[in-house]
Amino acid sequence: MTKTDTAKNDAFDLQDFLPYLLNRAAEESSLEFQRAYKDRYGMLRTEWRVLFHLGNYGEITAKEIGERARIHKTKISRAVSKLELRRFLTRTPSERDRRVEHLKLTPAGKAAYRELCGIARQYDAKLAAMFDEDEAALLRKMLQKLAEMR
Amino acid sequence: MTKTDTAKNDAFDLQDFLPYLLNRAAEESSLEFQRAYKDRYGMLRTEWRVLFHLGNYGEITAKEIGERARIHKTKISRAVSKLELRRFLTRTPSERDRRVEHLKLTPAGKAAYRELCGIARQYDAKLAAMFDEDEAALLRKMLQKLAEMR
DNA sequence: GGATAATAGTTGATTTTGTAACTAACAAGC
DNA sequence: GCTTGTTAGTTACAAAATCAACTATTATCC
Repeated sequence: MTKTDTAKNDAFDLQDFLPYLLNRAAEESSLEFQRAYKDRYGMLRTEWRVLFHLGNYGEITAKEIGERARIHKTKISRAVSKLELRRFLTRTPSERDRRVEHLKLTPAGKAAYRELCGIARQYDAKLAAMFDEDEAALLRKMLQKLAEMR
Repeated sequence: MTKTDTAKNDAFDLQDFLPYLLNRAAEESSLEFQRAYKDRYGMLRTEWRVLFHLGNYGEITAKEIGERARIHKTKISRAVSKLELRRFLTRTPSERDRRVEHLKLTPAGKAAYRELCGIARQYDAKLAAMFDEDEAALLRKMLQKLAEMR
């Protein structure tokens, strides 16, 4: 379809707008992987993110997860509760500061993490294979930069 | 922070996982622009997407917007209703098929579109300036490919 | 050391999204 | 032409995200 007057005037193409492209690519690329944790474990995105952070970084607090992944504390709080219910993690109140809780994966949590890691690695490889190796590396670098800005 | 046993075993780094990176970059890069349409017009993301599609492609149906932007029809339906309430668009039932409605921006809708376009173009330039010109072009191409996969 | 501010995390109310069922109109096969 | 299936769009209900207010604890500073 050709563009109309309103568009020609300022030559703006939605299909080139970076935030739009990033959102579309993110949604699209999340879909397939989402099925893995949703169908298998009934997990939500925030939950696997918390799970992955714990698996990746070991014992850590809710606040630290929120800072790293830029997730709001209420979302984390609810995700942690659900993961605790499913016996995927345990909380230990900190000795030094009783407001803080240290979170840690249980063996079941680690098992889930490992399985999802495998699926994630495979899926990531599949996505990366859409590009040349050096292009994919550059893509990761640029996305990291965009994710870290502010 | 160093990685723990669970992570070392299978060398999976969350910070390199493409769907995670894409989501983080998308969220981060949307924030500033989101303020523009939220604060100025009280719009939600789906609403400006519909607005932009109408501004970009002219008269079009709800279904076509949904296909192009991969937005579910219920979301579109609600966004169209809100944009209509704000008098940013009008609906005209199709002559040939009375199930279909042709959507069109009003002058007010076009004005909002134009203003947001300006902001968008500026913001896009700012994002693109984080990279070399050819890198930014490659980024757009890769994102388009990821958005179109399936 | 006692008032004030700040921080970690939770809870509740409101808004937004997602899912499924629905209406109205058209299309196809017989 | 009438049953069966499909499509565009809406609506109702359930699930989830957002925002504000809250508790409990620690830090600050006079």
